[in-house]
Amino acid sequence: MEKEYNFSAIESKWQEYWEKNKTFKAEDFVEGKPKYYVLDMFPYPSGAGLHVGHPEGYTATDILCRYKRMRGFNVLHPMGWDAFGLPAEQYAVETGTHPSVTTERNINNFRKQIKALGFSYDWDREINTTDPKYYKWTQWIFSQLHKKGLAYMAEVPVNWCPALGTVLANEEVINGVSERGGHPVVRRPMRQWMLKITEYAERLLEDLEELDWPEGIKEMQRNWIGKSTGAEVDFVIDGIGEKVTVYTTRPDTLFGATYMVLAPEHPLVDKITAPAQAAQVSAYREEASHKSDLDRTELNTEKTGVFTGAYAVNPVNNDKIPVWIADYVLISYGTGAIMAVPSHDTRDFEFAKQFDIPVKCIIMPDDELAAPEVLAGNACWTGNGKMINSANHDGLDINGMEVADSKRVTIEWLEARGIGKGAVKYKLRDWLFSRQRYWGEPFPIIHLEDGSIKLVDDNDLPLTLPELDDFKPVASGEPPLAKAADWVTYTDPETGLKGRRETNTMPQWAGSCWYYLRYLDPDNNQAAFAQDKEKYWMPVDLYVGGAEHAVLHLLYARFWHKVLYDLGFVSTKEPFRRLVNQGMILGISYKDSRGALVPMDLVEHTGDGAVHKQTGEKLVEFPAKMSKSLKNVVNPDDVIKEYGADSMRLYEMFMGPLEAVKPWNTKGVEGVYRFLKRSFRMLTAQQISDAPMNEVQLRLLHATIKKVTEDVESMSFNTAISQMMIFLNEFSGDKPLPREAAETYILLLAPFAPHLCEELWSALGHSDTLAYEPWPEYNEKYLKVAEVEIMVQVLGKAKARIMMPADADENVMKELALANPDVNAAIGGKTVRKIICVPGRLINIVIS
RNA sequence: GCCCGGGUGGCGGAAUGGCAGACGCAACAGACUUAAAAUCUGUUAUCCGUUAGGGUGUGCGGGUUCGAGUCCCGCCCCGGGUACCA
Repeated sequence: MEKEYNFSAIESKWQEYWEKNKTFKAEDFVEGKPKYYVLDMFPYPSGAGLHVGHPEGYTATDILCRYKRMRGFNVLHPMGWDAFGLPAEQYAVETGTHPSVTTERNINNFRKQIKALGFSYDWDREINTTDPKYYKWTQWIFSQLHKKGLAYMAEVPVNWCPALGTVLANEEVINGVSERGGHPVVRRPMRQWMLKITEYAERLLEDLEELDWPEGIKEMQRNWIGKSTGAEVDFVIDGIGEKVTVYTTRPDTLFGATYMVLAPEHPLVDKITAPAQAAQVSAYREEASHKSDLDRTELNTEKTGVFTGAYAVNPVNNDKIPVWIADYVLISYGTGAIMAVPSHDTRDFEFAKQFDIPVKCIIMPDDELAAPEVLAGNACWTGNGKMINSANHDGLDINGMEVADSKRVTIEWLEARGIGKGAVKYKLRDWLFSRQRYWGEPFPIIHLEDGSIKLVDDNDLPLTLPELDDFKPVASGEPPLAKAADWVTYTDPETGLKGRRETNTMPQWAGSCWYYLRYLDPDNNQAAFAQDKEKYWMPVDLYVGGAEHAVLHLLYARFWHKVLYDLGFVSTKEPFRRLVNQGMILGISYKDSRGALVPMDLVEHTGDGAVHKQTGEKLVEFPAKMSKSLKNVVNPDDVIKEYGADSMRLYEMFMGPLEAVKPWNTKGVEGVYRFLKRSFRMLTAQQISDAPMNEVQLRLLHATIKKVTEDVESMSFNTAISQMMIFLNEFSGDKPLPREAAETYILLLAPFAPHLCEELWSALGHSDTLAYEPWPEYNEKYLKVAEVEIMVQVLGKAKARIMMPADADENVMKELALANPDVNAAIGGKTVRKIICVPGRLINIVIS
């Protein structure tokens, strides 16, 4: 008699229904409905398949999309594939399988896995960055950048990774090894494509203000852009007359400069080096040029450098200070030259101590304890204080000023005398945009024999990738595309000039920089996207993805978007209005008493905890990143098979706040599975009644609508689910279930567990999908109660709980409280000093 | 070092400055069952106490407040980012 919760049958039935009826197709330009564009970070379709981290963000956005549809929004929720990338290429190098074959296979697998979770995507808008119909427009955008002068070639010291046979962006190198694979990276000059992201530094920084993004992510972008304000000051080299410009953020400490440092690569080094020092200097420069980033990171404890024999004249006091070269000064930042103020800069202080250079204190520290040491030159002070040993006599009276003020005053003073000027610098560098790989977008670029560069005509795009059998880079470091001789050679039809096609390809970021725009118009063959569609849908209302994209992808995409804005192709300054980062899902892992990690297959669970299968040693459980080596990777397919997609979705939302890092626990899936099973039983086996609800039932129903609605809006899915559990616990049982409660409950649960709810909805006699049913509204009047329990505290300690009318005012509450025997006992005849009264909540009686 | 997060039962986690531990997991006890699974009911921060009841408790130390997990000051620990950026 009683039906089983057969989730597999229910889920495939409704997934087919949605697909067949195109239930979630997003229509452009719907009149009278607000639009809502929700973007998921599209995945790289790896061979390993979907990870439990993917459905976390996807479920969160899916709940919001389903909710917004019920709220009458025209929702756009698309999915696609970021499919260029290294793993497919490496697999190709090893096996000879063409990356397009691997990619297609992986995409099919990913699509199947994602569809099994029942997300309400508009699959008609699916995109794939490796599809020539897509990358045609990636190439077109590059052409636009090139025409605007934002793409250029430069011989730059790049991060060359011999193991990967390619250069990497600064962002892709972590502590001297590659982000992917962890291979060593060395510096090497190469001719490369660069994009002028630095031209947009200020706007990328400023426009962060208007974005509804997590403050931490904004801060990371600010730090990455790294704006600093200070001054450029000219020093003249004594006896040679050459001028060296230094950049400093502390022009107010100019009087404390006791030496100057040039980067080893600084162009003036040869000119100013004294003959006696030449050998030493040239040896040091040679040594520095061989240092990779890795070496420099490892050696950052000790400072090195050599004296050039030259002296510079400090323009503010005519002091002659020695000029050194040292690799702690970088040629790529500021002017490649600094004035060193050891008394008020910690790095300069270290260097001065190491080489016995004088330290001159010019700021008397505010901190009296620190002052004597700093005055004696034994310590460094970077805080506020009074200027001393400075140019008070020169009209510069900045005694007692805070650092910020004295900086401003000094800059004005320098400018008035023509010695220096205010300057702004950024850490952000131009974006190294080329890779020596096969599996990426070819540049629409031809190098002609006369040395000029020709863009492939827009009408000839896409410039498709040539077929290759061997995907290895050429030994010389030339990219694999150089092997496609026919493809590479070119003769200009107009001039007859011969040329070679660019053999570098674009980095993986290229395709992901603008994919949110292609979803708006995925089949357009005439343009990347129609402008009226862009105007209708943009900006993205909500973008959900992992925090690992905090700087790279999100900064690059914002940059391209701003370029497209300047060119008039998009109508918003920023692409992503609201951003939410999902927290990583960790696996369970075990370690033994020595702290060694134990893979899951060697762990045995016994009555009193986990033990090592072989040694029998007790193991400690702890959360750690899921990894192949720990064998603690959870496969979504297995979870779906055992508990169903609705349970998988619900569990990932119930684990905790979306942003939090949280460990996976399969037992927890069982908990939500039980909840869904009970929901199914309540709505199928329990008698549905048309009798009106009583006061208590109405209150719980409306409180649940209120809580779930508010929690979905704020993406607090875990507490929304807990409220629905409370509802279920109250309503399930033998008593008949009021129809209104049943239907409302189904609609509230539908965004979370859509398959089950569609099934229950149709079982209650509805013939249509519930996807567009109006979202339940709550009524405040049902939330009111006649009497509430008021806690009465005496000196902050709870002494009694008294039922009082909900609308009782302070006087009534006080009277009722003071009439209570327990309260009186607690007061014990002492004097009542004060009574704090919080209507509807508590009373606190202060006695003495 | 610097910049962000975070620290609450056995575990995941709840708490507009107002009864800390909602909801779930696990555990324990009971019902049903020949038995198990499934299901249902109950207990479950901790200490003292047979009970009634009382004490303690949100990383540590101070402070503000009638009242602090929540606000302020000073630390400790964990996670993430970043690093000679003048």
